[in-house]
Amino acid sequence: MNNKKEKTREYILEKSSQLFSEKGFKEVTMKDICEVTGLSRGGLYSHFSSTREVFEALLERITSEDEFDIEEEIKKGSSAVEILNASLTRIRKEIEKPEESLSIAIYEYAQANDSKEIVRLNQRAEEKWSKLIRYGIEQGEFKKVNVNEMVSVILYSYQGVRMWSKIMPIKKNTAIQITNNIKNQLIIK
Amino acid sequence: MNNKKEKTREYILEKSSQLFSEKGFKEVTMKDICEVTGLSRGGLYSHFSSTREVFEALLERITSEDEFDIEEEIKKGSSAVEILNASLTRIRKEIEKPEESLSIAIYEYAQANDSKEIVRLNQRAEEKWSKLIRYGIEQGEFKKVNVNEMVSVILYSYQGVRMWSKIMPIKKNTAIQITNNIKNQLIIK
Amino acid sequence: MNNKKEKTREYILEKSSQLFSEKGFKEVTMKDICEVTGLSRGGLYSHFSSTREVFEALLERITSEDEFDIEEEIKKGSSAVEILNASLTRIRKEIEKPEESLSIAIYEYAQANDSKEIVRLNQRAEEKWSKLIRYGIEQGEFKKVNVNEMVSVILYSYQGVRMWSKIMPIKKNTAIQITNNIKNQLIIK
Amino acid sequence: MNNKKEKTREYILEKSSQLFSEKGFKEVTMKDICEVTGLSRGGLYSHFSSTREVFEALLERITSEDEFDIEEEIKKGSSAVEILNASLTRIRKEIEKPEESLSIAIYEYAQANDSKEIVRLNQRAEEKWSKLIRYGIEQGEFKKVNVNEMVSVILYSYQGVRMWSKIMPIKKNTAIQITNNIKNQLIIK
DNA sequence: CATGAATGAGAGTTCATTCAT
DNA sequence: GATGAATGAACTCTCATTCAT
Repeated sequence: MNNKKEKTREYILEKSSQLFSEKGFKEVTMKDICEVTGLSRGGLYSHFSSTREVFEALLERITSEDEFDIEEEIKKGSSAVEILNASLTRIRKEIEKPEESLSIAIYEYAQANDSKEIVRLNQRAEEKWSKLIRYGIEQGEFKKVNVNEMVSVILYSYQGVRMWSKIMPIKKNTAIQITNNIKNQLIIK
Repeated sequence: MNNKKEKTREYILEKSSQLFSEKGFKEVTMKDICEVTGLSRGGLYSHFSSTREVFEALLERITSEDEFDIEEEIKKGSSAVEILNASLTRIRKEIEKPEESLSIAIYEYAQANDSKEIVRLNQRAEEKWSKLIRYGIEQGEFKKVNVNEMVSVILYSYQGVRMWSKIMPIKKNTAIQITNNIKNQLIIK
Repeated sequence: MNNKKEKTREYILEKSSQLFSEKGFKEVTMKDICEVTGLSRGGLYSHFSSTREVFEALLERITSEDEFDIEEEIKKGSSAVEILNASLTRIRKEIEKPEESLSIAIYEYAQANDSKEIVRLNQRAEEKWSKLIRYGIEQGEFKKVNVNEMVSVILYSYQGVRMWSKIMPIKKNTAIQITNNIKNQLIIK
Repeated sequence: MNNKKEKTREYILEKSSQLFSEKGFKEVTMKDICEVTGLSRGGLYSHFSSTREVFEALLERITSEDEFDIEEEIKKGSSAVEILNASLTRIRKEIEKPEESLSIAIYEYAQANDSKEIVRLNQRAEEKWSKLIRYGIEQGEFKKVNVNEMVSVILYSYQGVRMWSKIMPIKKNTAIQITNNIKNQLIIK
């Protein structure tokens, strides 16, 4: 019945994801997780032995589910503009429901654990965006911008919005404004 | 005697600022502050009765010290480009020494306390930047950009870098790239 | 099938004997026994329902395996000196490999459970030694010592060495010295 | 008011000594010590942070209080027989009130912590007894026994009785018998 | 007033023991 | 029967907070 154990595990991740999303990483306790899952102390501990472990499992799930695959899209022959639009829309949507986002928790986790995982995630994102921009330039769809510069602006301006939107009522159109700015800097005409 | 009390207070803020900078807001305890200040439990409590209070005093000090005053500069007749350069340089310098920055702590504090102070700080920054950009446009120094859009990009891309640079070794020139991007979007020629 | 149950039982005793020998009685948990035997919780519990039960089964096995039977030897007509030598050698050998000895565990068990079994074991040993010494005196092989006194010295000096040798690197010849002392006190010439 | 802290410390040692004497080392918990002392969790922890620490402080106290000093007596010019009698009487008395003895606890502690302290204690005892016996031989009061052999018998037979008397109702005269045996082996006439 | 000993709430962790499968 | 997931009691340990000195 390995299945049962696996199911409980998934259930714990599900429920604690909500917790981490609300309270960040540092303020979640094993007791909290017991409460939201309805598990007993010992029950929870037989699956994970610290909030850190739970969170790492969660991180793994997130990064493996991965997301929109820019490289895949390039292979499929989608145009750079299409891919750009799709990518920016995905980010914007995510920002628009901050209650589901783990960004604070990821941030706190990273600070408390100097995690390499986070660095890796960031590098991967950088690479993807670089590829897309180069692809757009090659295709004649994008202006001949400084690629690294553009990637930095994209990544960090979204990070900034994403993070602050969780703790401040950010005007709805802020994300749209940033999206527009990026598009204007990139797309020809 | 009031003087002595005031001095101790300042001393506590000084020392705990380092702590908050290292560990963020949530992980600092009153005990920690006792230890770094060398004060007794009772001694510390006679000045502040929670880490929150200490942190709020710190916030107040920071926001009152305030910084470079854009409005002041406009009145002085400085050119928009000069003010822009000075402002961007100040931000970049701050990002370059993340060990002194309270950004994580401010962030954690804000999340845990849904503070209005943070919202206010943000609004003030928005207003300042709006003013500067409008001033530049009026003076014919800046391109006729969409002001709100530009302000969003500026504020959040820097926030993004500022925060992640505390937990990740961010390439030194990332901040420069963002600075350049902003200048290119704004300054004519 | 009863056979299988019996075999598992033996296997559990075997494995947990090692554990008790290393860690004493009080520090061994049912979980430990599960681990060394590879049995599941429920599996183990269907044989024994506490470490105490396991240990008592172990004790029983030890005392029934019994050892060198002094009375038997007397009947066989062995000389008192021969029996003495054999008995002392057996004890000394046991002391020389403390890693196999359950003496600590027995001691801890006895203290925690005020067991009558231990008292009985001790009485039997006393009786055996009394018989042997009286036999030796009757045979004219042993000096006319005070029997009870001699038995006490024999039993407790060995107990002392046995126990401390488990926790201290006792000089190898300590056991030999005690053996010699006893022989000198007993054997004529 | 360092005095107050010191007093509480002493009080804790006092009370926990009783506990260790009853239950040995392994079964005493910090909670138990809280209960017998009437201290709160935090209160106790500000003095000692584990049962091990408490026990070590206790050990230190015991070994420094030290005991009857054989060397001192030799210097004073007491006869070897007098010193022997006094020493054996002290041990016998101690054995007669097992409820006050820490021997089980020391033993369990030593087994769980491979303590060097215990080894040292034992060495010191060995040295003292060796000195006394040599002194007695020099003075012509003691028979020319094998010193090391005699020391082993003395130390370990008493250890054996001391330990088992805590867990078994040992006949009152066992200790006397051993004492007599030792005297007979040593004292001339 | 300052000090630091003491309190007590609450988080972490481990196991004996049970019980649905 | 055997299995191992889950329960819950009992410990360990850490701090915010109080209060006698």
